[in-house]
Amino acid sequence: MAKLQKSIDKRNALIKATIELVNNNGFHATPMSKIAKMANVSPATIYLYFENKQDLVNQTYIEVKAEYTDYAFATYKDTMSVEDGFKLIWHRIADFKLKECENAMFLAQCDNTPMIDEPSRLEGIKHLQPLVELWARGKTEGIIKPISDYILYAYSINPLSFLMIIQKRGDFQLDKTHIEEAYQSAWSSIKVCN
Amino acid sequence: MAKLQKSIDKRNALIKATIELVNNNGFHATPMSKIAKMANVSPATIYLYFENKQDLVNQTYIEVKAEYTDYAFATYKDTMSVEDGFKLIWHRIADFKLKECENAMFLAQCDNTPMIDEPSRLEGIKHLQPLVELWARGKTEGIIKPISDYILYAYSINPLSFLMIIQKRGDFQLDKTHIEEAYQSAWSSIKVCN
Amino acid sequence: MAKLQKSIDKRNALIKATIELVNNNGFHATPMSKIAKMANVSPATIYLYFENKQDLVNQTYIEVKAEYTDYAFATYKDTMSVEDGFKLIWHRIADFKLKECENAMFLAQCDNTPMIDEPSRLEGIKHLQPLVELWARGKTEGIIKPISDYILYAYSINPLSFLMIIQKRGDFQLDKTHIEEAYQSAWSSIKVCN
Amino acid sequence: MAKLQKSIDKRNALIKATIELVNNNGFHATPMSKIAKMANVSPATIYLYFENKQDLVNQTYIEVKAEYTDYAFATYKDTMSVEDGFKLIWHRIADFKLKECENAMFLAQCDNTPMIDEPSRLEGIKHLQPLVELWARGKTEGIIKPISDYILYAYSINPLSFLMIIQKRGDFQLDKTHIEEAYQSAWSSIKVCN
DNA sequence: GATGAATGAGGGTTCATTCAT
DNA sequence: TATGAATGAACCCTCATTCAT
Repeated sequence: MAKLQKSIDKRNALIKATIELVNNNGFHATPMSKIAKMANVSPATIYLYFENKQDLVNQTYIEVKAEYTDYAFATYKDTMSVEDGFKLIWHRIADFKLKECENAMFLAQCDNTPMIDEPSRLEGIKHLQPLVELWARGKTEGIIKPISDYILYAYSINPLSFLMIIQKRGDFQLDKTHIEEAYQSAWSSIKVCN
Repeated sequence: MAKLQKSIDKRNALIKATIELVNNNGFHATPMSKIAKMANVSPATIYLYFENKQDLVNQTYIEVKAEYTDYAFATYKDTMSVEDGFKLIWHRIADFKLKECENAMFLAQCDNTPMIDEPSRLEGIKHLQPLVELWARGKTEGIIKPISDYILYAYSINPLSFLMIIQKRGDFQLDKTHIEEAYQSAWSSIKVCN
Repeated sequence: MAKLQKSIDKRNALIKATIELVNNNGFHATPMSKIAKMANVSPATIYLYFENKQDLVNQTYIEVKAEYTDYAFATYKDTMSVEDGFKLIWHRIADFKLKECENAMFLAQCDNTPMIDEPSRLEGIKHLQPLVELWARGKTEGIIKPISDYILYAYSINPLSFLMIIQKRGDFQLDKTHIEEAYQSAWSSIKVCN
Repeated sequence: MAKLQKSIDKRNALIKATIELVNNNGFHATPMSKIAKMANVSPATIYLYFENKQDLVNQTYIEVKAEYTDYAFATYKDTMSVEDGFKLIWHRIADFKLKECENAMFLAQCDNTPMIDEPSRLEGIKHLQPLVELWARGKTEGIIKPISDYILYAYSINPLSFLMIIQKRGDFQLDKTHIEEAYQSAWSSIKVCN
């Protein structure tokens, strides 16, 4: 029990170190030795938990992605109205991206570079299903524009990644009003105009 | 003269090779030797044109960014109406991102990773001035939402980067209709609702 | 008792695994962890039975060498005539080398590389005493050439190692006729010509 | 010219270092760094001349093997009688094995371990053709025993490897008389008895 | 200006061995 | 006795950069 816990702790420490270092330096500029040092283990120990560097990053990605989507949909129920549902999910996502900054940055970097291998990327995508279903419902009800999910995503969800990045970089600080403005823009871009 | 041209050719070949290789492999997985080989030059020759690898990428970034903004604003005139001006600029940007795919991908990768150093990034940003001025005019005229330029950018321009990436990745192919839908979303997200 | 047997079993399993793995990969390409796995033991357990990797291989060598010479001389009696005695021993050796292929290969690899340390090598050699004595008798009786035992060994016994290796490698398959031809060559090379 | 020569010198130094170190320590116990140091180059330089460690050893093997067979057959002419031809080749081989000790040891180690890859081994074998042809002629003329070349080789040529190894190890020193005795044994083992 | 050979520093990974349990 | 987790040292190899030509 104590032993198992220690193992889990080490694995978590490694994942945490990976996120922080990759965020600051990028995948290839992050040596295994530094990850090990930050996680307070020997470099060789990493290989007890992960097959190699690629596997370490893949697993980190999948884990963080799951955390992200779990958070996003935690309080959502498909009995909600389309607008209420979207509002809820959107705000949860915004919350995650702006508060769990490290994790969200990591996901953004993974999604924008050839860092993660294809299987892991696909693994990460399928978690967004509830949002896709909500949109489908919204299209049927004539509330959401009848256009590709990719475009809906690009305009309603993805901008949060950009805002997170510039906030992380220190260029811009989002307060509650900004969030509300952003939500209005997101909703405007996908809702059917009356 | 012929000599100067040969020099320029080499520099261009190096920049082109850098873009292609960094797009496909990322910054750190792109060795100078490969860049040299693809540009048909000796590795040592790179150092006649650039100080080091970081400088090569920085300069490439600045150059491509300039090309991008030049294209974006080439036909824009500040005598246009706000809506016409935005429509024009947006479509030029869309054009560039979806047709000059390699260049746009490179910019996206630079903007989403700690690959470019701060001074070069700032250098790249300032070219967007005309758009910022257009938005300022739009806000005065009550046509554009009175919110931060960062949010305006996040919702009206940045989504194109996302669409470009997934198109490059082969997940989605944008035709003219999609572009029009995207534009409607972009415009909806920043225009003042009547 | 049962406990002692279990210990012996483990030791034997380790020795067997060592032989097989070293045969196929060589000494340095055989990790202790693989030996442990093949013997169904923990890596740490090896160190209960052997001091270190070198000791494991040394002991394996000595053990297999003893098995080899035991087999070679099992039915030999020094009352036999020189020719009968040599014929018997030679065929026993041939038998061992061609049938107990794994063991013989292991010995050959040890004898041809700097894998075994000197003391163990000497330990292994002294078991050939009966053959040396037979030759001494043969020389006295004028049946065996009066030349160095090293040369006698090189021409009458060592060739079997070569034949074993190429058979193991699949280049050549020895049947009964080949064995007889080989024996004739061996005997011709050391007997005094009439 | 001077440059080319320097390249060749380096390559030769690397091959020489490889032979010496592999002889003394075996393939896997010979680090590239030591080879580099002995050849007075940086470890990285090795990779300008060889693809990797395996390639370095393969090429060394092929080169030494060629040297060996070149020497063996240098003065042989197929107009010689079978016995004269064999005597000549045998003595040339003996010469090489006992005087070019380092090279011969290296070949022996390569031939007795899974150190060289299959293609290189085959490359090395084909050089023995003249000896095979001599034996064919000898069989036709009824001078050489009508048995497999593998057995002829095992008894007439291979014993020299054994004698070389024990001489290298310091156990036994061969003088002219020993060589002559060895030759007699070799010839006795393959010639047809009258 | 242009090069290809050369390299030191460092990266990912493996492995013989140890130690707490 | 037996273990599996842990590790430091070392290995092979790569690469940004330099230098003699």
